[in-house]
Amino acid sequence: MNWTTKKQQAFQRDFLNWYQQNQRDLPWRHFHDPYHIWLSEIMLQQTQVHTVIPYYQRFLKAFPTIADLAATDEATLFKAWEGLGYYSRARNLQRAAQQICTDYQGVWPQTATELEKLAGIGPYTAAAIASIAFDAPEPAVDGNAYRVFARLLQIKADVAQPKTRGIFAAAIRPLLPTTGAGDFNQATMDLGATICTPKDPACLLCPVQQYCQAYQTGTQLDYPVKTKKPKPKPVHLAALVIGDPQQWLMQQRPGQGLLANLWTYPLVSAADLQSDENDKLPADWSALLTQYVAQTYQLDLNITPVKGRAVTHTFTHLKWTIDLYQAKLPAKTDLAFFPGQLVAAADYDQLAVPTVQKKLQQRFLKDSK
DNA sequence: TACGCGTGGAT
DNA sequence: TATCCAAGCGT
Repeated sequence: MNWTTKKQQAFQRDFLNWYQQNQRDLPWRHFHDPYHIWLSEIMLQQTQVHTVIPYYQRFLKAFPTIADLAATDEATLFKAWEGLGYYSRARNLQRAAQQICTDYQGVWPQTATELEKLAGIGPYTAAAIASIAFDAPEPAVDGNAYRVFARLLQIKADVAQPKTRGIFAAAIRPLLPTTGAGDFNQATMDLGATICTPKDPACLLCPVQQYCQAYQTGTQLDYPVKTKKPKPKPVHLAALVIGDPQQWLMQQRPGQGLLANLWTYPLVSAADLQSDENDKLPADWSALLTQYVAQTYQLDLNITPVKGRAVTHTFTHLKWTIDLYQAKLPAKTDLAFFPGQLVAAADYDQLAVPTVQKKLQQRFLKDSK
């Protein structure tokens, strides 16, 4: 940082004045206690404000206090998080609630270092809570901070690399006010979300334009420097809709990994159907699936394709293409070898299901008519 | 360190 | 349609 003290103070003043006049009215800004701040920060990880707001409202209604959250059962917890994604956040949220209630006797630690010991709280979230709820002078370095300060100071470090966080934290720290770092951090987020946007920044409206090195050189769009990630890997699956309109088979996914503990129709991958991945599967998997459920689940079913196009669903790292298949489930079928449950239509809404399951169900309802 | 981990909006 | 990206964390 080669700015003079005078320039730093002027920047701080202009930046914070802009925030006072232009800050967004967001639900969690009506509170200053750590529970509300923490909940919002966890939900906002890699998730847009617009998406979070209804979840935040519903979640607080279901769990008004951290003690309520610590004491709830996992099914209730996941139902409240259903559709928000990155489901380990929900599990870590409850784990941290239990840590606060038991290890800390309900009293929040106030330093970033201590906060980072809680489940699901990393360097960004620790700094955000410490500064917003406890007025600690910590820089909250998130995607907005990367973009805003990379442009402002022409920092060329690759923000995709973990070690870059420290470079930005060190650059921002001298700019923080002694008190009110929480406002400074939130000003950074608001500026990044509304003015200093990735694709088409509104530099002419920027309150700190005169300090921005990228603006002065017309290089806004060159920042932040970020190496791009690989494309999602394609995976081909079959979804088995087994049952009738009143009830059907559902499976809970394993406790670790993708969509952990959420419920879906039984999903069978190409890899499940054959040991040699070099063999090419037929377009119609019906015969293979019938054989598979006979061997694996001890179920004697007549599996047929559901007419209509496949469902596609893209995750950060995977692209699923899912063909739908269906079969009637004969009365009094022995389900001892099926690792799941026969779920009545009336109970279906009790299960926490991922968005891809909602797509599958919709497609089945439409195409099976 | 690199990768696994969801979803929906914007372009 | 394809791609990027949004208040990241855990391992």
